[in-house]
Amino acid sequence: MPLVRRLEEFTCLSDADRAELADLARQPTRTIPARRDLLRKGDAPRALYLVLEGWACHYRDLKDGKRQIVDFAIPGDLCDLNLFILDKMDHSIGAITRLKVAEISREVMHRIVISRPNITAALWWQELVSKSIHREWIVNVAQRTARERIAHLFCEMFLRLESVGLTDGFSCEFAPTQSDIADATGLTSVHVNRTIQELRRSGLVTLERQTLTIPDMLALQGAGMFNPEYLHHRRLSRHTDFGRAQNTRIDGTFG
Amino acid sequence: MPLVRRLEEFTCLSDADRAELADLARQPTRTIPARRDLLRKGDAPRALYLVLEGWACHYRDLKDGKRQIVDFAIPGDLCDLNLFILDKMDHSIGAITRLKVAEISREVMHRIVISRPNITAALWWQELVSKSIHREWIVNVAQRTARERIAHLFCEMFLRLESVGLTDGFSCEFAPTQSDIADATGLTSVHVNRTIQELRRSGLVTLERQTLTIPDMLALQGAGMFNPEYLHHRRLSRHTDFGRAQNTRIDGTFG
DNA sequence: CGTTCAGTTGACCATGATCAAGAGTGGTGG
DNA sequence: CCACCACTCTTGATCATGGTCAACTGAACG
Repeated sequence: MPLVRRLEEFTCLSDADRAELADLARQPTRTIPARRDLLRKGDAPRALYLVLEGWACHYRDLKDGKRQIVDFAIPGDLCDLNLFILDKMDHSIGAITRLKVAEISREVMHRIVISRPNITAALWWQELVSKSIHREWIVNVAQRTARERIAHLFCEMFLRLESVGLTDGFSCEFAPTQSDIADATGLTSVHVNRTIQELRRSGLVTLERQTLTIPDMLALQGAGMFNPEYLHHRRLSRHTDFGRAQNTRIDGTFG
Repeated sequence: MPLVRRLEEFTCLSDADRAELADLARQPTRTIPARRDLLRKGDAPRALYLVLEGWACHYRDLKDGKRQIVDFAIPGDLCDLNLFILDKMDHSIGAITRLKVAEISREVMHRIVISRPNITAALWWQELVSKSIHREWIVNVAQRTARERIAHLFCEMFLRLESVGLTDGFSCEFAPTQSDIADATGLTSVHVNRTIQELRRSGLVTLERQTLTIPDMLALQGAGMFNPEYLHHRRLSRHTDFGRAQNTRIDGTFG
């Protein structure tokens, strides 16, 4: 259950909490084919969507046909709490792969807010973390070179996937195309292509058939000026600087 | 009371609500000199700050000495709800002008959450709107030209100031220096300077001694690819497209 | 087996960065 | 009251990162 793993980055959940979250995933689910929109700007959706499987992206379209991806969504992510407060979507959500989502009704949500303060707090935590991610993306597109931006994106998505248990050693699925990466980093797909080749040549990543491998996470973090703090993960990655130090202490027998 | 005006963009407040908000501004206040930090990355503040007077900015520092401003804060803005959920600041908040803030303690905040659901919802609304603003900033720095970025920023801040009653006709205070604008738009101050001169020459803005004047808001919005929807203002500006149409209908006698 | 979409390559170009120096402005203290 | 200092703004010359345009390859899928 990615959502449980996700929220446990923030807080300890009781068995009852976990049962409630498992129920959420058993809400009516919807499957969206790849490359279709789940929600479009201007829509006034009445349900909350929880990603169960697949990748999606939050994006805005510009008049001149360009598109800016402002965040990716992976299993365990909610799109968006806004629905209960803002009247209509200020951006669209599109499926990158085939996407399976649970539709959480207003009523179910209401029940949770009333009866499970632990979960409610954790949901707001998720909302604030995604805001922090937005801030980091502003920094990314505004201040970093193409190489840094892409390295940074790879680091972020790897750690986010790791935190919901979707990595396998040094590898993870990476569904976005080079053109999606371009839309997320404010570059052109041509330049993304050349830059990824360069990252490959440097031995920092391999990326083929939707599989991303990061043999040396710290090196890639260096190349991307990446610092994982903004993700507010509490459990530490085996792949972060701090994580390594901690793990040494935890694993060691001299602790 | 900027905060009251701000929250009334979202909902109708009762007299009791308004009295409660007025109380907030009477909480212990703090005055910070211009160019000093209110909160620094890594701090674990225990109070919530409400801007009463002056301009501030949310920013992140990069290792290489660069700085990215990720949002401005003006009277009526809260910095940040996070404090009650995230353990430490993932960015800094700096005063641009002399800044007067109210310090809202955890206890006071708790009382509000319990007793004034109307205000609580409005505060979350503000949180979500500022997230939407983050998304727009990502688009701004990733996709727009220097001219568009700066025009866009001017439009945004004018409308935000208008919504809290801090504009005067076509003018408003605009405290950030050209160097601040550079840090907010991902440009260099040299290029900001040249671009503002160009906007001036086009007759789109005047900006001197911290006063911004926008003689034709619609023209500037065009130049900045600006669409005010992302601000989620309910009351309509006299200066937006939609606002004009609406006002015509409201003001007209043929309604 | 052809169509479509992702990825790749090359040649050329433009926006905005960098470096450097100088002018206006305001605040401070002697 | 003036002199000085610091900061913001301004201008010029040169450079580089990444954009644009266009064509081609290769893999997947019906």
